Amino acid sequence: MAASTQGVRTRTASVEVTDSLVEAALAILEESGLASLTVRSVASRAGVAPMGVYSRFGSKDGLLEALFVHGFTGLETAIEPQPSPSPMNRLRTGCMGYREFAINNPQMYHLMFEQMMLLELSPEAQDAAQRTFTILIDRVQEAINSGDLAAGNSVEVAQQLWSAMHGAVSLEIAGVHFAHDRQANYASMIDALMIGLGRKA
Amino acid sequence: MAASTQGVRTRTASVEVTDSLVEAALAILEESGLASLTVRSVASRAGVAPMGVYSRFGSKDGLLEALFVHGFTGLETAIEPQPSPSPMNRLRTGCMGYREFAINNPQMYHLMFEQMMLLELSPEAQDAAQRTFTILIDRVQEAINSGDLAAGNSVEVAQQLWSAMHGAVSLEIAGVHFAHDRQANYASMIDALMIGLGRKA
DNA sequence: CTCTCTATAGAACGTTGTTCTTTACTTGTA
DNA sequence: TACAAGTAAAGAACAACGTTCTATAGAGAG
Repeated sequence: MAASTQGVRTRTASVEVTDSLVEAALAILEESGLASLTVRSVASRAGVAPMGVYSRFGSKDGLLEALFVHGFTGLETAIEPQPSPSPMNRLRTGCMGYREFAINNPQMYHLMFEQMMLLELSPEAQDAAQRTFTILIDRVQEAINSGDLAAGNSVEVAQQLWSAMHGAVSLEIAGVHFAHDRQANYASMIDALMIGLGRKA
Repeated sequence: MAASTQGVRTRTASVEVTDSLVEAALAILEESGLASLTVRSVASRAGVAPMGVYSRFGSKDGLLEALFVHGFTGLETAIEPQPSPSPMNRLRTGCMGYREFAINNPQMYHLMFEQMMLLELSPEAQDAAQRTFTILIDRVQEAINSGDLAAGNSVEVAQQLWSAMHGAVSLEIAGVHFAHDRQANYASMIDALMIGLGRKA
């Protein structure tokens, strides 16, 4: 900041620069939104020159990908509830956790799925997303094994559940919601879908 | 184009400029995606100066809002099937039409819901979106009246249906789909939700 | 202490959305 | 038909963006 007196360049540590850039980006994202997340603003907040972003992440997209991974790590823990005697209850709790994460981190949630849409992600980033989806598949498989859900392909059922959850929170974040109690309406949707999926063929 | 000889400015008609700007924007959106949709590229394709966009639409966002309305008009016709003896069949056909529109116009669909997320829309644009949602509500109410869906608030049920549809096509457009037959998996989700919503309380 | 090399700070470049200025065209009036 | 006045568009210009370039500050080896 005030360390640069006329023409005298100061040099920043180096070890924690990567982390501080990510932290600065997270703070700006939450406080001011994706539009304010510029290379200059992030670098400035982290106390380094814009070039630092390119040394560490290659490009702005590289930085966004780091945020993407960070976000999916958070989502992963949000949908992974404590083990429960009832597989169905555990699955349902995970679904509610999904919504909570999205509502509590709307900017991050938006960024995560915007990245999925626009960028072709690195294998590392794809893994992070895949890992989250795998958890959902496992919970579905448990519910199928216990007989609470009808026998079927757990991947396809998980995809349907994810679709419903993603659509609901996306519309809610976008401000497109016409139900009085949004959380209750979300729960009703999940329940209805579970009931329909529980029907034996 | 070649009408401008050194320093001689030609002036474009005026009446059809607004329409030609929208058409140029739609063409660029479909051909090259949202990232290529710049004020300069649209104006250039329409054969006018960038200033034309600001005279007609006020800003780039104004132009995007015109595309938004255009998109929802298309979605509206896509989800409004022929009258059918069975309200349930009519509702289901509309849901399939929703996916078809999104899959056939992925860039437009993305733009529509991106606008909803980022901009505060004009009353006219809000009306266009509201009109589409109202159609869905009407179909749900018909199915409730016929007894195919359980008695309940048609707005809340429509919101749940819309959530599931939006999430499914959003993930599919984003390339996040793990089902073999995507259309069949979409239909299965709709059916499961319908079954769950059909259960009497 | 000196030399070399790496990594960074700050300037610079092309493109974006937007605004400004100049000018060509239209229009209302004799 | 001639002319004055107003309007709207063309093209240059501006701020901010992502990115790249360049010169240099600082660390480490001898």
